[in-house]
Amino acid sequence: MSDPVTTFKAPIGTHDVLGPASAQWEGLVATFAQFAFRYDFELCITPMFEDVGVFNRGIGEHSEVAKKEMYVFADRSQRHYALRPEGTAPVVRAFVQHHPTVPWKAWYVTPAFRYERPQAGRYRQHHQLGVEVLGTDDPAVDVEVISLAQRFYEAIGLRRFRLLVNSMGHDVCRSAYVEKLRRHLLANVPGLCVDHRDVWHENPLRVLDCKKRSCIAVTEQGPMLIDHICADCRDHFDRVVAGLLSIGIPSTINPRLVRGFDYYTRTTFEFVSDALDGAQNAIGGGGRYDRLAEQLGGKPTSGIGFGSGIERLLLARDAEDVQPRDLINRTLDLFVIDTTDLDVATELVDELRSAGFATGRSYDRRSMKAQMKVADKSGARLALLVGPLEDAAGEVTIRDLRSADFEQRQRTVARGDLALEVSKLLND
RNA sequence: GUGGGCGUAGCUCAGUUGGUUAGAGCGCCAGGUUGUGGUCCUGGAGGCCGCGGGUUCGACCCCCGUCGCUCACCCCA
Repeated sequence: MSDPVTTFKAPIGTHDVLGPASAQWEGLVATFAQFAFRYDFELCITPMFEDVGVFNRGIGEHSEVAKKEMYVFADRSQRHYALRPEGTAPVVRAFVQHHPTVPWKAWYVTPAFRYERPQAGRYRQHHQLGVEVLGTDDPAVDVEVISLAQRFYEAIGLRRFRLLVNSMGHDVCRSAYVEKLRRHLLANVPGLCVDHRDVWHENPLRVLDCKKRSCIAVTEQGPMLIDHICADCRDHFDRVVAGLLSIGIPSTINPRLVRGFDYYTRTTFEFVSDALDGAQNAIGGGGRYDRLAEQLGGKPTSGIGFGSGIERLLLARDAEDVQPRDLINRTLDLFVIDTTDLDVATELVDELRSAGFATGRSYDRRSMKAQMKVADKSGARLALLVGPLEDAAGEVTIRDLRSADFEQRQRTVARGDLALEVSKLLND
């Protein structure tokens, strides 16, 4: 017996995607790319890892993700890098580095890495589709970004989801509010949940997001950010909500909506699926980040974007029992069956594929019966049979695999007429 | 980081109070005469029973550890 060989598995919290699930992925990404194009966004590809400073911007970084969930490492030259935990900061870093003309509208598809315990809908490597717009604070662009998400979700078949919106104000009005909140919390520390009783002062806003009854009891007596933002921020927010309404997108104001990254200003939003359980029900979210470009060393530049988790979208679609209608056609046109000893199939499939047909074949010189079975399972519409007889006559037999009466639907054509005959049959 | 559940063929799972060659369904492969797919029939391949240690005459089964999966808290996509 041979010695045992070490086997490997995908790392904890990661997963491989093979067919048929990968076809769903292809469909989602292709649909998103199409929407991005429709909304006039360009693709932006940035590195999988960045200087840790891109995600952990000095003092005042309160994001849980940046604090304790990043994959950080030193390379061979002791440069400190982090695997990207999210999509926005790298795109903004690229904006600052290359200063494209504004408004700059970019979309991306990327893995994101977070070191946390995996569970349903949560992975150490998940994948996000998203967009960013830099260089304008026009509420119309907030509406555009949100509507892109909304229409995309609709296009992939989701129905049971809701849009939650809130405004974080800008630095001045938010800090004034945080002071008010701080005073309120200080006066009610004993009422907070065990988790927040000791750490509430590090980031008072997080307490608003706490789902514990005790914290909710305290905060609902206190001030809400949306009621304390300045007139400009309030006006901006109202125009976003009105803009959404004008194109038929309903939104619910959720004053407790506090997103996980500290760079948000003004508009923040989240799409939640009612088909998923509460813990991991966010299928997408984002907001405005009018100070981020500055924090990354650029000129003050407004920005807004959103990210959506591919895994979450697929879970939500599953949970909604959406018809598995194909977003992308994965059906073969033809399957070539070759029983000659000459490997005619190699020439045939090349000819057919060059002519634009999705064509499969079998290998290893299997029996005709075996090849027919494979052809059937492939889902191909037509089978092309070449045996010694056809080959000698310069012909090919075309058989319709989808026809119910499989005794009859078969005929032989000259090889020169093949492409023409095939396209005729496929267009029937 | 904390806690619960679970690890047996490619997949979904059985496995009797610990007892000798570990099973099923699906999938895969090959046949059911002379070149033809959906059903059916027959046969076959494929398992360090997650890994390591312990108890025992004997362990898939009991005990300990470990790794992994999964679910929840937390956090988020």
